[in-house]
Amino acid sequence: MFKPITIKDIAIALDLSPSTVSRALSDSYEINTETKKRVLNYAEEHNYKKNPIALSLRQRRSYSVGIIVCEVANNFFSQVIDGIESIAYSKGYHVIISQSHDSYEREVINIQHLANRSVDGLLVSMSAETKDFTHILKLHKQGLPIVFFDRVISVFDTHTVTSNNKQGTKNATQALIDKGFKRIAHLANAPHLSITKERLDGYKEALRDNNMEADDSLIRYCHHGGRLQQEVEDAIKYFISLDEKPDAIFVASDRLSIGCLTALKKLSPNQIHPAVTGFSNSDILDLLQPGFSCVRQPAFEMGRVAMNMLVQLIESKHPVTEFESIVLDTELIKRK
Amino acid sequence: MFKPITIKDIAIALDLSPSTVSRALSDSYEINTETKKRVLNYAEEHNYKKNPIALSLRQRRSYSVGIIVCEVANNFFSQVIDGIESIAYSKGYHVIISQSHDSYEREVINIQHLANRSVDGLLVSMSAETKDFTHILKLHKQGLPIVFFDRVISVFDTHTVTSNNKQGTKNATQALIDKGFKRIAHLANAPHLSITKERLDGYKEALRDNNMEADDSLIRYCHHGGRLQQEVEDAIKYFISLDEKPDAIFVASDRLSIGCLTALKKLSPNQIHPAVTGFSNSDILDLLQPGFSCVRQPAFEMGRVAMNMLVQLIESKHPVTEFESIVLDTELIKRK
DNA sequence: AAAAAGTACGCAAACGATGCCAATAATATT
DNA sequence: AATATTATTGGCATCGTTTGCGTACTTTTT
Repeated sequence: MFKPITIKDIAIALDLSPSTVSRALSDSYEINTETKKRVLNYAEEHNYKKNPIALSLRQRRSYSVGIIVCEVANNFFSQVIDGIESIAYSKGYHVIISQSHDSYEREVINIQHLANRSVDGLLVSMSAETKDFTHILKLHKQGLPIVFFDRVISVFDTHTVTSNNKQGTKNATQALIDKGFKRIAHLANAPHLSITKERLDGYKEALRDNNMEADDSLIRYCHHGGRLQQEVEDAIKYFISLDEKPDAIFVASDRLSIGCLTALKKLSPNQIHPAVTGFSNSDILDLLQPGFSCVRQPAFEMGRVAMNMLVQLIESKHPVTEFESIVLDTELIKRK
Repeated sequence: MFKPITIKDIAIALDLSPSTVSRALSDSYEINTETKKRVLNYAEEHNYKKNPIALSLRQRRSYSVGIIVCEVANNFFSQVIDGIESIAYSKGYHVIISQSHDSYEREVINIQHLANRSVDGLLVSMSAETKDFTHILKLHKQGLPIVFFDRVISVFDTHTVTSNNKQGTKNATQALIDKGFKRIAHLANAPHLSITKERLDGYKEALRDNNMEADDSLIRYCHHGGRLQQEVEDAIKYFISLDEKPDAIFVASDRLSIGCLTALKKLSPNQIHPAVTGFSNSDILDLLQPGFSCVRQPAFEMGRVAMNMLVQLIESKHPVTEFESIVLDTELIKRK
């Protein structure tokens, strides 16, 4: 039904061989200028486009890369994607976006799907639920270029881009301390994520620097990354139920920030809440009444860096053995 | 570098012909059970996967569909995408997401990109800036299956899914009238979008039903869909500057809702705002202090319906000439 | 005038998988 | 015993494109 014009069609129409047409289209020097013109004109007129699938098969390159993130409906990730796309388009790559919804199974399926030779490389941010990495390791061993961003793992060496999560959290926690808060809770993401550990480290270091002791009862994890609102609510409920309630909460991720504020509103609608600060790249939180200070990550830039790294891996003639880990600084946006 | 095992490799290893291996893998009845087992085992052991690119070339089917939306960082669209994916996966299709960012040029480029025989069909929601439809029309004429959702056009006949925009707006406007608001402004999207017209119709009909006259000075358009915060701000500024200021604003889209609230906060931070109601599928707006009532669209369902329609078009043996236009009901969520 | 070089093109083999058409051997039918 | 049928496999062309090699033909060089 949908049958676009091919090189052969042009060849027949112009009484040439397919090879000549192909070479004319790629502006080869061994084709007569006159012939080139005829081919180019005909191609133009009939809206000829190279079949990317045939090209992929021939060149064993698809000029497309896969992204896997937990979800696109998250400002941080959608900004990263925009950054990735900006580089991708300029370098002639296609971008295929895939969502894990923070589920291990979905991540495995999607990565497999992308991998079977239909992408030239992968940009990965791990799902919150993933504890086993063999599916990714296998692809890496097969030689598929992979770059990790944001939520990285270290089961093998490759390029990575992250925010300076530790410093960002440290600064934000310090800001809360400076404002006089004494009991600062930390609402964390799934415990095995890199970002969780780094952010927790920053939090603890800030406390230590101020001779405040880290109290484990003030730290709660969300094992599904806040995907289940119940787990966030449980954590908040727990904080509120404490004898020595926290007077501030640091929320360690974008999605959790929203979940946390929702839970607070639901659980203590008329009470005075603890102050809330956290990681977020969402503009909407600006709108919230209790001016929500936040740690902002350079998401767009992270996408650009990651994609540049991936292109370097893909287009490298020789196997790459030296890898870079770029860490980007965060920004503390103070409000109210 | 990254060289997966092929059917030929298996054939050589097992001293068979490629065709036999192919048939064994697809469980053909004419292959000996013993041979099948040998092939299947070898394939399993060596992690053989069919090369989808070769398959696409051969079958002239890619088993992937393209989505084009203005942006994924919008709850409505990300929910639609989730709906699309749910059907796509169950039917063995891949989904390629592409963003127009409400730009005409970007839409043209991305659609072209998707179309060149690398997708079997297209799910399209028009960009706000697009006034010329020849790029889509051309593809349709070439026989590429296309389904429109949400922001539809009628330059040619095909399946469409939309919300009942008129009724939804009418109900929401009626609710504002019932609350006693007298001057209800309407902040609209780009004027040539289908949703803009339909929503405006609902608004006007509600006014008419209540013997209130529609005042054109209470209607403002955002030609870039709110992508430029300035245009939203200008509209709000205009409303505020009126001698007879509106006491309520109906906002006709998700992105505009956020823009509108942001602008209101900026422009009259301490004043009492007009009441705001509008289309939105965002949970975050729950968190806003002035309880934000909204028209919610069945986004997930819309995605499911759209994808089912597309699959029907793709897999139909004969050219489809009878088309459906499904309209889904919206829900009015009242708050405060 | 013969050899060398240059110009412009065609042939055929890939890339990986499939499916039609034989081909062979083994078994069944009359 | 001759023929028909079945079971199992291989050969080849094909999808659309690229590319190494070969081949006419023309032009230049000595």
